Amino acid sequence: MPISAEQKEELTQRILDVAERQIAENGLASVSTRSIAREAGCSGGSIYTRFADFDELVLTVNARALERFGQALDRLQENGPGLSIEERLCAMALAYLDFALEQRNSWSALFEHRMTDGRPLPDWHRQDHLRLFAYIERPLREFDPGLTQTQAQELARTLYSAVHGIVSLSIEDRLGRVGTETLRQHITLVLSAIAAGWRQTPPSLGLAAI
Amino acid sequence: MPISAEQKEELTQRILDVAERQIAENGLASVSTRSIAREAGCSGGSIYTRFADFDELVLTVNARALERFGQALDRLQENGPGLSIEERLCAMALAYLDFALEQRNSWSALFEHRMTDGRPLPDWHRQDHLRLFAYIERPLREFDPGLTQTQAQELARTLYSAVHGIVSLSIEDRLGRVGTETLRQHITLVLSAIAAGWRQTPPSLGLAAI
DNA sequence: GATTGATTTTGAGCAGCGTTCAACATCTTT
DNA sequence: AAAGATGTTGAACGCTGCTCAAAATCAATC
Repeated sequence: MPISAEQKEELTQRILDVAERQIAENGLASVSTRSIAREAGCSGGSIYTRFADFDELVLTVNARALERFGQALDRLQENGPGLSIEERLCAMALAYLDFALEQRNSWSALFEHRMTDGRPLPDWHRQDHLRLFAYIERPLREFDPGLTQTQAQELARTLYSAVHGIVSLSIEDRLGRVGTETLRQHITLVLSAIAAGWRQTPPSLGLAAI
Repeated sequence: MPISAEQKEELTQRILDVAERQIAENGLASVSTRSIAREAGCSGGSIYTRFADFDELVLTVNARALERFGQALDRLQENGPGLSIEERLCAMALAYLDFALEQRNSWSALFEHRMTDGRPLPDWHRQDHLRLFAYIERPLREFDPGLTQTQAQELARTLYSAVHGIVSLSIEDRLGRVGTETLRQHITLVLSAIAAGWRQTPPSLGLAAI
């Protein structure tokens, strides 16, 4: 009977839930294998029967956060048709800001986490992240049909990176906090400017010119 | 006689030099008080007669990196007069990319480092960082004289953040590396678009409109 | 129900970390 | 030379991720 398999899975989920809660509550830095084991009611060693190492555990929790944000983007998609391309891009960027603000610690963990030694991030996690770029890619190709698929992918990533920079440097508080309202204004200000500039000279032309 | 004072300072500098070299060579994560003490030829405890804690040591090394980048911006300033505002902004952004690429580990340490517990960054280090924004603020106020000083400061920070996002997400390799040439193109593409968009609607107007 | 065999869980222990502080060494002054 | 002040040390503390022999639990057979 597969009962034991379900019970195995049950502990796996409990570990993940505890880790997720601790990250959300007190930040990634406060989480340890011991704090998780204590709260999940298992031994420290048990964690390693479910996850290869601490990195894998954290990345799995981070994947959950990415999925949650993906759902937020899906919800946005429903109101999409009524909006201009520029408005859609702004809406996504502001949704990113909201997500980061509302789930500060979970979101921080996404970028705060570093693999032990200098191991590269596993590909499956990179994919979890990259998958979200498709949401940006679509309006971008509508905006400039002259873009090749590679160009659209790369540009989507660049746009995301720019917004991410604005959001993250503010939230991680390295340079002093910026008011939320100012942040919203600047994000729309920058994206609107980019859209206006690219309406003049589409990026596909700009890239060809360089 | 102040000889002993000089000798004290000598060890302080040796510790900083060793830490700086180790960060540059193998990354912040590989550096420990023990590895520094070993190479600097002093005991682990001695470090704490020079620095309050490990954070202060790292931040002092990071301050050196910021100063080096400041010097790079100063060198840029010399060629400034011949360039348009847009070109000056692009030049600074590309200098930022170059600095990050050439001094990858030192630059990464600037953002990789987190204070122990959740202590806030000391103000002196925040200032070290913010000081560099003046370089962006100046062309920005020339571009749009309608900006108040606060608006110019905040916009400078936002522009920096956007460029930083593009550079950092690429270099920290969370989402797969992007070719250096593509990176350069996209940075100029984004900054040019912003400049073009803002020539149409100056940010001071845009901010008033929201 | 007892016995054997396979499987899972445990927690002491290892090597590493930042940090402290009593003990020791070294210079200064008397 | 003695006493005092100052600087340096390294063992030790509590923390970390992680391992693995031993204990506990489950499964199947007699």
